[in-house]
Amino acid sequence: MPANIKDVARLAGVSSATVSRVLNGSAGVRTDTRDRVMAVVRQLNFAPSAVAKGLREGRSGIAGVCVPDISSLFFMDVVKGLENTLALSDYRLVVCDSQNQAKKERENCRWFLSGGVDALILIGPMMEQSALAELADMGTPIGIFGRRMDHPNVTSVAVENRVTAYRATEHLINHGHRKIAFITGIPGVTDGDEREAGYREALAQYGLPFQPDWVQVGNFTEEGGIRAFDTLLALPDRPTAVFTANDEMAIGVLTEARRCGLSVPEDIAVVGFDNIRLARLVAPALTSVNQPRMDAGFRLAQNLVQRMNGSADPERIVLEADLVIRQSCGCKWST
Amino acid sequence: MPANIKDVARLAGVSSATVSRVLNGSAGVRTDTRDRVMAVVRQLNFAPSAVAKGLREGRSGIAGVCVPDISSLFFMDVVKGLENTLALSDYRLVVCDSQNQAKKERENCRWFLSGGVDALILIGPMMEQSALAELADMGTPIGIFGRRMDHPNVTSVAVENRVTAYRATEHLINHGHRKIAFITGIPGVTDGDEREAGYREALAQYGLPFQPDWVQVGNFTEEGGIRAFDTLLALPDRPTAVFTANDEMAIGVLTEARRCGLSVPEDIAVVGFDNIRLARLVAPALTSVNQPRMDAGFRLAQNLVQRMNGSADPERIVLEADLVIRQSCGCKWST
DNA sequence: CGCCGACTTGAAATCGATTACATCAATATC
DNA sequence: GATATTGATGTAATCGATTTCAAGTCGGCG
Repeated sequence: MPANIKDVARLAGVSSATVSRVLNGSAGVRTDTRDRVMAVVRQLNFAPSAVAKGLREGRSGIAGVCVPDISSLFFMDVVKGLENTLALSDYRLVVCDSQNQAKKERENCRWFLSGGVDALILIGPMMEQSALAELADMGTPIGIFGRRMDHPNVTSVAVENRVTAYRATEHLINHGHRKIAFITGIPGVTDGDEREAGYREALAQYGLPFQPDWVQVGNFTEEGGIRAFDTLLALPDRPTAVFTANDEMAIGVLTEARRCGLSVPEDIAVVGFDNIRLARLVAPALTSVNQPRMDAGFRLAQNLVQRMNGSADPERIVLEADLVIRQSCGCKWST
Repeated sequence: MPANIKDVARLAGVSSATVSRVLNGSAGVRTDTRDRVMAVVRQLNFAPSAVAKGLREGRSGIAGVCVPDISSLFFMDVVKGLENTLALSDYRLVVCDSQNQAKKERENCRWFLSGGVDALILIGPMMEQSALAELADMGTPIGIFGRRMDHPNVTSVAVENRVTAYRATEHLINHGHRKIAFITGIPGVTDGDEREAGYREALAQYGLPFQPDWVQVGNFTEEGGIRAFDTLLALPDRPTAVFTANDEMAIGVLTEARRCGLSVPEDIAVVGFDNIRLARLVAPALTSVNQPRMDAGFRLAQNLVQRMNGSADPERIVLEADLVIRQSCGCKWST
């Protein structure tokens, strides 16, 4: 339906080659011809088809991003970091939502690759490692946030989950807690698994017995946190503190605790992971592990831009994370 | 870099036409040929170029969405609604972030259109009406959330801003407030303007004088809300209640009030607009106007799908919104 | 007057996939 | 045994833009 280059050529009485030259500012077009063509371009409100252009030039100027959930504040911060950096090199960022389904994620990624994106970025990928490797084999530069991957075509950025989770658990132990529960994400997603490992390690280090009942599966969502917390509450031997694999679930714990008449941190202490924007806004404000996600996006984008230039190789970047202390853990000196 | 159909054809010892037939499941290919081709397809991990396909078929199967801010919870709910509905008709949704810049929004939209999307959806558009009309003239079906527009190619969905804002203001008046401030969004964005109109109308109706100082410009962000509220606090005659054009700004008011040692709703009552997820999570929980945004996304997507089939015309949809009463307005019977 | 070079412009190939049409072989039919 | 029919496959045009190469026009200069 929209006008194409031939329409413009016909109306301006020139060939499509000339129109193309005018549009791309190539030299060697007479001024009056240029003016005549531009007049028609404006009249038709013509814009050259990015599809045809991409096909011809073999370069789209697009970086595709797959996110598991487009309404996740946490992931969107990473996207913002990517966006700002990629925009500097004139790449456009387009985002697809995988709705927390590994299948959709695979489809979106394949579609991006077949659509000729110049780079593909996966945020918190859910698909299996082998499926990921298959995508990486296709040759387009790939970036991953939130999972470490050893592949000659993948730049990955992840935080030091294990060590940081260890410290967060340690923090609760130092508050005198002996019965500390952990709410996991989706088993198999490395991020959550590593955090659980850090939690277990801290318990072991401090000689606290590991209680299988105190590890409940959430699914990184508020609802998952609520369900997992309900299970914990029903236990004969209730924990006095909960550490969750992400903030969404911690917020679930907070709201469910309020609903059950438990006060945080007096009856139950809560520590989250991610430090999303909500963490400082909820009541009580949530103590959480801060992931430098804007920075992560920046580092990832930077490396990808260089890879597209051919001026850098894939990297494996590991970032430090730190505990932001607020009210939910029971610290007196909280902000 | 990725394999193309000719590579497959060569390796399988057939023509590209046969490969295409195999890939699209067309009849009239011998079983052994089909198997041979499929073996090569799997071996090369081949996926047909969506670019070339789109160019040839004149249909991309994509709906493009432009959002002003990809980390806005409110807008993303609308996107979710769109996504679910469009997925049923096998359209893929791709999202571009305009980073609250009208210029980027225009660029993204033009790029989407030149990229051959089958439909373009603008969420809370910031660009001028004339620029919007220019896009609409290009022929691709357009959907808009959050602004009413009369154009033969635009389906728009918006809530009844004026009436609802009137009711929200009325609610504060019924609580005994006489000095009610309003924090606007970005002047020129119809949504915010209409809400302001409703606010003024309520004041007039109840015989309360309109105080220009009590209307402060925010920009739909938390920071904007904070700045506007600071200005209000510095006034010789301080308001006792604040109504904001969206929740983000209301949350700014809430945090700033806490920082200044003012308690909500005792010292200052607050009512927001949008009922984002944060509204029920902040302390005190925010009374806010609920926009049925999933439903909005659903209605918008539904009409667009029909328009793409050619089985419907553009519509102007107006939805009802209702006030969700929580704690920040000072109601005793709050949830 | 004729030739050369500079400057404009157009014709045609190209990118990767789809598809109408042509071709060819093998079988069926009289 | 010659021809019609069916089935399987290849050839080439097409989508819209870019770009190389060729061709055309014009002026200048001998």
